[in-house]
Amino acid sequence: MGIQGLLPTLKSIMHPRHAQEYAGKRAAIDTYSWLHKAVLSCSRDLCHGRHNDKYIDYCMRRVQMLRYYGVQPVLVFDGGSLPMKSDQEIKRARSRKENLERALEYERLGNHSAAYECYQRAVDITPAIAFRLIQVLRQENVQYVVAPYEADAQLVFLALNRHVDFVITEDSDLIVYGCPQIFFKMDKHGQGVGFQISDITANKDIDLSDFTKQMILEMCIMSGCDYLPSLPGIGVKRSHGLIKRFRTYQKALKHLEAKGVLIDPQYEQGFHRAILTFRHHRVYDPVKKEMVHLTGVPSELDTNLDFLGPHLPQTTATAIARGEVDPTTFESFQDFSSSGRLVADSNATVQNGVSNKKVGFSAKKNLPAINSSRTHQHHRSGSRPCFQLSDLKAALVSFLISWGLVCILLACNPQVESLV
DNA sequence: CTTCGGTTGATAT
DNA sequence: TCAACCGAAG
Ligand SMILES: [Mn+2]
Repeated sequence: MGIQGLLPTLKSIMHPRHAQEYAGKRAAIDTYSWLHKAVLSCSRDLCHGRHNDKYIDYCMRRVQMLRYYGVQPVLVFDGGSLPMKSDQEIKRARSRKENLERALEYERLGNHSAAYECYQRAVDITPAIAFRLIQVLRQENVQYVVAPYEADAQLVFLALNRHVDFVITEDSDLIVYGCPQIFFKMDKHGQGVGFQISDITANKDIDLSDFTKQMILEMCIMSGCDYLPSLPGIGVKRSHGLIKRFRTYQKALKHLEAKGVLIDPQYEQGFHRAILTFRHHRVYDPVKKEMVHLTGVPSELDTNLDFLGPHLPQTTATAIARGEVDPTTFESFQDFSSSGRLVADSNATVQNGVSNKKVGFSAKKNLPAINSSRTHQHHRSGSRPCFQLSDLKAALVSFLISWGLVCILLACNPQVESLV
């Protein structure tokens, strides 16, 4: 869900950026934001429990693109789900089931395009699907880490602790978690939109110049987030106005009550829990090799933190982070790879600096549809296939040919003129 | 003006 | 899955 309406109000400080501009930097990737798009090309197979490499190729093309531009990617995966989001998860599971039934029905009727649209809304990205990608990441020496819970918090932990320089995502929640630098909506060419928290004082639409991190957090929660629905009629604009005027959510709520707004007695506690869930989410520390909080819990805080999900012992947390066990069941993944390099490469998680084999940013010619991800070519470190130029040439040639044809047709047959 | 709910697109051919 | 977009309603 993210924070509805947050990104449009921050438009003035969102700047077009290219992956090139992040050369020499390390990026943490919100991998599920890739996977949700990647599975669109093979939804039918995945819905029927069949494996299909297309979603892996999608992700690996992006990894190679980033490496080509000198960006070192660290892929971060979602782990277990939080009790606070279980309502939403149940709704989504039901919606997926409905879409699967509709897909099967359309297919019976022979309407394949309608069926495919339903399949796309029916795919569930399971830990097994993620694990297939992880196996390829190991083979290609790409760093990765599986978060104990939400990837969002893990991404921000890596950024705050300088394991990475910025985060690549589609999700406005990263701002709420306090991520200092974000690259939104990066496409396959490396084009996207950059965000820096340090620019926040210059924002136009809503004035955030005197807002602390805490005030931004409270503004976002008040406008409605994954962990707490908003009071009816309160969105980003009104929550901004309230926090700007009263500085804290407690005072803002008192004001609303004084004005006669009815507020569920549970709402304030829910608000406090939402704050703690953002600030102290459980994450994996790749240096300490154990589960920690996103930011330290103050010693004076006496709230029970069970709603963050259980704290896991070090060995479990590490096995999850390395993608050795399913983060939802704690059961071992089976090794599907033919080369059986799982154990040998299992240290290729983010905590270990690994020797980076250079994988050229090879364009389509190296990734035909029939090509399995496991056959990705390794290039000599100096070899950098020129993706942009060859693509540009091809586009230019086809452009000239088509317009050449149009001109010839126009010259020979004046009737065509009316069609153009 | 602001919020809310529903729809669509993303991939790739 | 997310966000963008659009139109309805307060
Ligand atoms: Mn999120």
